[in-house]
Amino acid sequence: MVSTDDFEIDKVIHEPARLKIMAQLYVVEEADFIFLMRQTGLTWGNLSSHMSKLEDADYIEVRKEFLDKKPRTILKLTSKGRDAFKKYRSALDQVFKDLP
Amino acid sequence: MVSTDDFEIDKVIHEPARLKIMAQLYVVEEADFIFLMRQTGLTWGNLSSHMSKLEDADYIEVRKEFLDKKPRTILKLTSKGRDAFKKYRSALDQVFKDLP
DNA sequence: GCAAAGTACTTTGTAATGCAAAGCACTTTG
DNA sequence: CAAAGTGCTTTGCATTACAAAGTACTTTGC
Repeated sequence: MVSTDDFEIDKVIHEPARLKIMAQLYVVEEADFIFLMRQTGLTWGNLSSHMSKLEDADYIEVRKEFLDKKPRTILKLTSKGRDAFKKYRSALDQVFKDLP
Repeated sequence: MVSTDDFEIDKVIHEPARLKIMAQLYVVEEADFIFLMRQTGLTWGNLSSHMSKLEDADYIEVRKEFLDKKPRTILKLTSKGRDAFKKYRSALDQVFKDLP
């Protein structure tokens, strides 16, 4: 049976910037803003807005704390985010599955 | 060594609609407009505009011929398109590579 | 035999991103 | 104590994706 809905690509994760963020968080469990900036190569503004999108989707949890009087923002995948990432991954696998 | 530029995601291919088109063409070599519409679930307009984008990028070749007096549009991957698809695929593999 | 319906698209408009630059609320340093 | 630095958030613009309308035919019904 052939259906076009076999692979539904999650647009929230699909954006390269957010994909990188999600992939990072998927391995390290928790990461701060600065670390993610370095890993993803994003600017302040970009990371901040993508962060908001991921937060709106409940894919990440954002915790703000002070370290030495400086603000520090820590990101963490939610279980929903973790599931969505897995699902996204297998959706992509579907696309590539039968290719030589 | 860690670099953020290890995986450059090709935006032309990255769009789900176009990814599906490219994946289809990657296996069947040639396909007509109607067939692709069914396979991808896209509307006339969507398929047409994505087709133009892929053509602008030289990723596909579009041939128009008449069959029983009806117009028929046939799409085919160029070698550039084929290479780009392979590259895109390995770029994505990079993202997922080290994940559990 | 001619109008209405169908086929095979292309073009146009609009609403939703993504990115960078500017702004904000601090703290630290000379 | 003013100027510079840190850690972000918000704003604005330029791109884009999708759908709806438009185009150029051919086929079918009356």
